Amino acid sequence: MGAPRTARDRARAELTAQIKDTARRQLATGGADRLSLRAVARELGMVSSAVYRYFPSRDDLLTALIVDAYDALGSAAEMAETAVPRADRRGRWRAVCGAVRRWARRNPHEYALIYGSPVPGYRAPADTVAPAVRVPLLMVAVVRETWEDAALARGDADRPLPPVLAAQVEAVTDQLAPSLPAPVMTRLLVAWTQLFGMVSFELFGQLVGSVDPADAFFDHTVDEMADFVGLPS
Amino acid sequence: MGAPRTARDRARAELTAQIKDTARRQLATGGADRLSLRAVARELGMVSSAVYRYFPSRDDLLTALIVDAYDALGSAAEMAETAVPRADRRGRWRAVCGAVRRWARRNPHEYALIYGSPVPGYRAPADTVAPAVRVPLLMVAVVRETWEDAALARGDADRPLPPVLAAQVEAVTDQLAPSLPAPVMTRLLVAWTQLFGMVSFELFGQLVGSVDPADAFFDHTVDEMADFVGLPS
DNA sequence: TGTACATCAGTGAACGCGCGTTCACTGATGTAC
DNA sequence: TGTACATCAGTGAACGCGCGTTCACTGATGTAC
Repeated sequence: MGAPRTARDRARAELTAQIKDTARRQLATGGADRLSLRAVARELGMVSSAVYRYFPSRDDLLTALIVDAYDALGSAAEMAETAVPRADRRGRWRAVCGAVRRWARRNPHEYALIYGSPVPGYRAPADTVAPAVRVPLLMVAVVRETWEDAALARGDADRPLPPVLAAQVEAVTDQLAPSLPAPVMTRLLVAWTQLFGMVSFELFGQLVGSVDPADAFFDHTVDEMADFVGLPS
Repeated sequence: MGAPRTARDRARAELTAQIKDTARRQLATGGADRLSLRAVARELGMVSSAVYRYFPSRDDLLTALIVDAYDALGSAAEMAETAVPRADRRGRWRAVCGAVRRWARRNPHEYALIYGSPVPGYRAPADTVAPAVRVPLLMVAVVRETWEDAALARGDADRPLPPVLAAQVEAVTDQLAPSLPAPVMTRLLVAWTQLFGMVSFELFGQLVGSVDPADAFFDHTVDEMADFVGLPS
């Protein structure tokens, strides 16, 4: 990136941002699949071919939006988590989960872009991995610290992991939290899928007719999951 | 419906099915959003306007596919569940969950159609509610029977439900399993979101780099959820 | 059993629309000397 | 500080494509008497 030096650089940075903003806004009316370079250009009052000076193709624009979405979600979760006293592990856990849901509800189309059905014909490049891992990293950190203090309920006692799963989980552990026992990381993976499963169900309308609005159900389940991973009350 | 009486009726029923089959196959290359009446007609060797004799609009075709998908998933789960001895509650639980995952993996685009991000601009009619509830009904049945036998671990002891949640859950209970205690039904709702959260994460590529292939993780978590809802081993 | 009429399936042309991407171009901005 | 050249942003026209839906029509199938 680097600070823009010339007027040209500044103009370019600003227009790039404006194109992404406009595209983001247009996601709301049609989803990723209907995102159109021409429509973006039109709204910005420029000719469609001019957008190609900023993004070589529609897919590159999509990739930029995806990376931005992961980063925005990650930042929101990090900010919420940072605001809670370090020692309040359950509070931090709640903060992360609540921030994910809040961000998703405020940005449903960006959420769908990253956690919904994949855009057909689009293949996400590797750049999305690092930003995508920010939320799980926060969940891991809370549990890891609790475990390091020997304050984790259930410890690592659990049903034995089948070898295949144990190997996979150990690979994840090596990446995210070396020395954390595999059973604990496994519980984290369960909680992780639970969290996003709930948020997706709410956003995609699957809870209509049962526990929608989902505030109470969500908060309750977040606490159940905190119990499940072993956070003390 | 009613049995087709005339040759015309039979031809109509068959072509309707063929149109849906073709459309289903085309979901695979583009997702719901790119499903095109013209492409379906082309593949069937008929003129695009002819399709309108069978489905008054693209959205009606989509609705038919959605209802069919819920029904196919429901049937798969019911068949798997029925094959397990009634007394083997955990076996039935595993069968339902496993069947959901298996069907989803075999029909990823139909799964995305019903559990992925909503198709923009499309609003599902009420006809989809009954078929959508078939899988949850199976999960409820297993747990309800176990509870009626007083064999449910954890009974209904649990963290107290906030009033809002209690009210919502009781409404669900009235519909699906009158007399089942609210805490039990709440745990079922958690397991339900967990199940589909996992399947969606696997199918939509979110598990790549961690527990993918997800067989071991899935089976393990299904058992954890069985514990969680209180099924005996 | 045969005829007259109504129903329906499928045709082919058309309307009006939007899309991604390429290309040769003009004119402004930046850089090297 | 001034000039010559290179870089870049944005234009406008065009290519080739596919889409959903409507409409007047022909010809086959079904129904009532």
